[in-house]
Amino acid sequence: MTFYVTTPIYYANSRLHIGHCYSSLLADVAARYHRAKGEPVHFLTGIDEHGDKVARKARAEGRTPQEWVDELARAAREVSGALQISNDDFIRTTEERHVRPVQAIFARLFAQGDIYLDEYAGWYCAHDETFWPPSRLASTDAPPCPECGRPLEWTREASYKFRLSRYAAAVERQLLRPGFVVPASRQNEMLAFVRQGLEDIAVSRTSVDWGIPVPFDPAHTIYVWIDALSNYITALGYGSADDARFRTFWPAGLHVVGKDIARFHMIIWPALLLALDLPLPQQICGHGWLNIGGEKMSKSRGNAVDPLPLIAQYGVDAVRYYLLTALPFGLDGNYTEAALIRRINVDLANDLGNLLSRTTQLLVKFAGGTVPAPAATDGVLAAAAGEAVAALERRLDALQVADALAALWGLIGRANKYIEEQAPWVLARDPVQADRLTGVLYSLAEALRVTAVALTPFLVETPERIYDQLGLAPASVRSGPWTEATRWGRLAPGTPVRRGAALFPRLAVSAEKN
RNA sequence: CGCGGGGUAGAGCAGUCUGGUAGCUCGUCGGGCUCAUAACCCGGAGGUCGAAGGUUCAAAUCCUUCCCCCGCAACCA
Repeated sequence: MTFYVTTPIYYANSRLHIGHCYSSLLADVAARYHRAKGEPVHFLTGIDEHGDKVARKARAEGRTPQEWVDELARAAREVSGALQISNDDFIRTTEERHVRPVQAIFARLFAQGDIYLDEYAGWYCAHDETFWPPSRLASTDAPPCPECGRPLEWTREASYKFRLSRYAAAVERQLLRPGFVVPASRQNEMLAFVRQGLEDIAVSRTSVDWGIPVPFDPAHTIYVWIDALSNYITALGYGSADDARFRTFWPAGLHVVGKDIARFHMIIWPALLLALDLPLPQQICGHGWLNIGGEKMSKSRGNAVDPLPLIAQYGVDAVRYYLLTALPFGLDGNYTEAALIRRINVDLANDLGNLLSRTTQLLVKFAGGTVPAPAATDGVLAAAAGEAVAALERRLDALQVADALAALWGLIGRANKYIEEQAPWVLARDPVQADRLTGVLYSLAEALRVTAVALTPFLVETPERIYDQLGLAPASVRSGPWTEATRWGRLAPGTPVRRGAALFPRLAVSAEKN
């Protein structure tokens, strides 16, 4: 059983903001989780470099399109690196390995009659070089451009079209498959859309140069649908001499996309795959947006939040944790720096960091600085850990990352309470309670070890730091797949504790950031 | 009557399918503890569950009507 997971290929007309990062993180958590379970995983991300907007943006920046996308690719990789996204590959749509198969796909669809030459007509702004859909226009009679206000012209352009209409029924059947589209609300949205009927879509442009030429008609450039969506298979070598990876990993286990591009992935992409006679992805997740002040985050609004300074200031795991918990499953969330700081202080510092701090100190004071052999345990934390891991798995299987983390924090909360209930400092005064004391201390250390293992899909530095303070070589706690590593009782007695710096120091809350 | 999502304590959410004392996190107030990162544990206050009507012994939950917010409405990744 292999697992292929993808992020969207981000559009190369601006740098990535934390909304893009959410998509990448969701995919990254899925990738790390499946790897931990011992499955062969392939994780793809990348950028979409073609299109008129990219070309115009490059011109505005005084660059050639290629120079511009080279820079954007570098920037995107920098963000992925800073977030420690564990992708195995990074595709750029200008790469030869993508261009050739896309042309082959286009030619094949044309040859089998799924693509035909027609024309595209609509209201066109010569200044912005953009067709505007009716929904964006104030009127249907000589409307002004929504962007620049200049009068629009009704324009016709020769265009190849894909027979999307032919696949409406087949796509609807796929959409009905439980789990194909999550969350369920998104599935309903897509079904409603398909049921009003599908029109054929334009898949080429003559007015755009920066893109892949139609192989048998170079006056046309292949438009975004076939170019961008195909990246998920071209990156695996589909249509090339070496398609071993494609045969191993397709169909994808999961495509992660934002709700803005959900329809393209949940309707057009399945139709294209059906036309190519290829199996469909197992699951497509259309998550919500990370808004800012209730508004969509975007470069053009000037409210986009750059992840790099945040990571530099707060650390990669704090940013990862915050973003992963910022969106309720399927809904939008709201970004504020105050909320980020609150999550760091409350969840990471007070709950988790402080639990480690007090546990290691208890071990130092009352167990000579080593994990004791558990003479007797009451099983309280063992049971809590088992439940927490089970709940976490259930929710992670459903991609509910925020809920999965909440389940794990249930264990952390239980452990903090357990210290209070057991009061080891009281037990330590009474020699008769010595066995009970060792049981309590062992339980706490082991609960933290299980927590660290369970955090590995989500956080990248924290698990190691917890192992380190518990005196564990990583191999000794991870010497097996997920199910082994999360099992209670693997912590070997006698390991020396190394009390270290606070995992997450509390941050001063500055008034202006409220 | 275009389609969909949402309106539950100061904030963010669960509960609605399968009616039965309104719950969680944060914040706030008070208490406890001293192992700990002024952290942790316990308790309190705070909600006529958007509005009105209906069904029922009983409605956040079912039915009807209405109001408000947010998306989508196809070539915006």
